[in-house]
Amino acid sequence: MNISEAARRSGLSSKTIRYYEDIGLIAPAERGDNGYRQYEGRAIEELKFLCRAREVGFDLDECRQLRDLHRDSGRQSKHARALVLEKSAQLQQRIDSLVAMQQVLEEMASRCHGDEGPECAILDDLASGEERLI
Amino acid sequence: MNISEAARRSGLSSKTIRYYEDIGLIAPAERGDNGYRQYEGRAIEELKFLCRAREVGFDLDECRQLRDLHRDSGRQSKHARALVLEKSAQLQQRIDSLVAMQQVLEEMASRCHGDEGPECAILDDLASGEERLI
DNA sequence: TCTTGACCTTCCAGCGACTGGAAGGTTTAC
DNA sequence: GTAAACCTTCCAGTCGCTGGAAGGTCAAGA
Repeated sequence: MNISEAARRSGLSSKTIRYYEDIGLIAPAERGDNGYRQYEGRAIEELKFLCRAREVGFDLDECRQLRDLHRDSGRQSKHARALVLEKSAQLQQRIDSLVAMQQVLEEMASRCHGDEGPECAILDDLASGEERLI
Repeated sequence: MNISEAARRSGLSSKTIRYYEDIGLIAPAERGDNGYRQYEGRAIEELKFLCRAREVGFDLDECRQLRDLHRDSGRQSKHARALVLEKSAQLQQRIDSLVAMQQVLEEMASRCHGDEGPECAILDDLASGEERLI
């Protein structure tokens, strides 16, 4: 199967698959007589694996570690678990930060008339020298 | 005051201040006889304004719009309010997505023994062809 | 057979928002 | 005198792709 079909089945784009090959995240694909990349079962599974790992927030270096664990029959599941828990904690931090930002925005919006006049609590807030909580 | 003191007072880094000048987000700073950038009251306030706008999630283009509104005495507060509400909605989307990712991770971790053995629900999950919710 | 369009290839540039570092000038303190 | 701590400009790198150019290949229809 050609790259665009592999893309469709894995959830990645053709560009992304070539990129992953470039950076060594996946093995160089087999090539047909015409030089086109060819994919089948095993390779598609690896692509799906990477797509899913990316979807839940792992960066490419972490994907590489997960891929290595996946390939290693002598692995220890605690290593995968540690990666997942660390990533979860990172996501929690990011979520907390975004929630705090959003609360500030909502509070600003609630105090702004939002009319045709120039008086604006939002711009005043941004311009004020008050210490912020975030 | 030199750039590092301006950085300290505004919350930005010296590098970032020079970068903002490069891209025209702030006016070129005055220069002393030695060629050093000089900052005082007005300029520091602009830097603080930008730092705060960045802190609550606005990108540089949006910061530019907010800065323009801030400078414009004939502005209409509804424009600032619209920017804030749109950004808040964007943050909400991002938060929802991160929360969904985190839930998947937590669920994976809860089913993984996390021991010295190779059997691992996390790697199985990532490798499985099941459709995901996210 | 010709042509059209949809594939595929490689390679290079760009995104956003900085950050690091080199190479060199200036100031300050001892 | 000299060392440390500033400052300057400029260029390259980060991350994870994505867009686009320039060109080769393939399948279907007139």
